[in-house]
Amino acid sequence: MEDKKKVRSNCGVSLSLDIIGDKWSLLIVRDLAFLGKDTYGDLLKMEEGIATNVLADRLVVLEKAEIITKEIFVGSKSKFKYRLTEKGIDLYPIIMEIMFWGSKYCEVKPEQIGIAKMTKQQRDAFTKDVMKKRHKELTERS
Amino acid sequence: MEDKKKVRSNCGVSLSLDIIGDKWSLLIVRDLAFLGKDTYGDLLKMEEGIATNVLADRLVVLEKAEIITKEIFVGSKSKFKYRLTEKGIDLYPIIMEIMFWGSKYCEVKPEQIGIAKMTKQQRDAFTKDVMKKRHKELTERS
DNA sequence: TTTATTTACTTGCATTTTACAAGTAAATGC
DNA sequence: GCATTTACTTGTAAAATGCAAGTAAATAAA
Repeated sequence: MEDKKKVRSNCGVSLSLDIIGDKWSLLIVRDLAFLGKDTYGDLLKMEEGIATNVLADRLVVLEKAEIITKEIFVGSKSKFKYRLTEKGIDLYPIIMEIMFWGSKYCEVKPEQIGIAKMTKQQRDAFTKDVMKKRHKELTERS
Repeated sequence: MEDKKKVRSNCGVSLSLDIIGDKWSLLIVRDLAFLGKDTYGDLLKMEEGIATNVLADRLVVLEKAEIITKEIFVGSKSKFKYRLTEKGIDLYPIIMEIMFWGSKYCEVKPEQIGIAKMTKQQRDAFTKDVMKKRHKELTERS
């Protein structure tokens, strides 16, 4: 994995996709943001089955981009805890919109079908709530 | 380019990223959605410089996914017009959220800096407006 | 205290995707 | 009738991803 910080343009969409525009990054953020996962092992077990080297690689990229932080578990020397930064938590609205689009146009699992029927207000409220929770965790620990 | 319809899971985020989770698809949609582009040549000239074979490949994928349509220009046999479907127009809120995140955390070009300062209401209104315009075009032609 | 297991990776290699340069073929413009 | 436009295709190199196996330190179990 080389350090290649080449930027395609200065458009916000392009700059963002330079970082998160791949098939895995947002799934990692999804699992951290609302599936309660926070270790390498947890993330490795995500239902989509990410390859171990790809996960390792992505975690380094996301950490360098300051989307996640890596810290040692208290009382343990062999466990690390990955957590979203504020920048990472702010990716949540993107994920929510993607999830909404998916639930509208793709054959999603039963639990997610309902999302397509949510009103914009409901979705916004849900998004706000998740972000608030993660943000609270973030400020409480330091 | 092979037909590989393998799906990683039935999560809406994952299913969506199976289609649009790459560095180019959403930039193509961006250019179609609000830069007024509609031909292969136009898209090829996008500021990020997409490779010609990648563009050709992505257009096929997006057409198969029913995100865009391809039609012949009236009065011309050598020009094609690419346009967003409703499913494609519905990607706009995702792009808008990505643009917002980018304008907040990346070094975007001067014209986009202001986006980071927009209130949620303003962004929602803008998004709604762009979608309304595209949707109007879509219904007017048929 | 030795042994097994957990945790977080790395390494090597095959496959796929993307990048870059060049070429093609039909339609149009001059 | 010849150059140009338009929309690609082809070939090849480089990068990203997928898969299987291996490693090394820390912890738990016997």
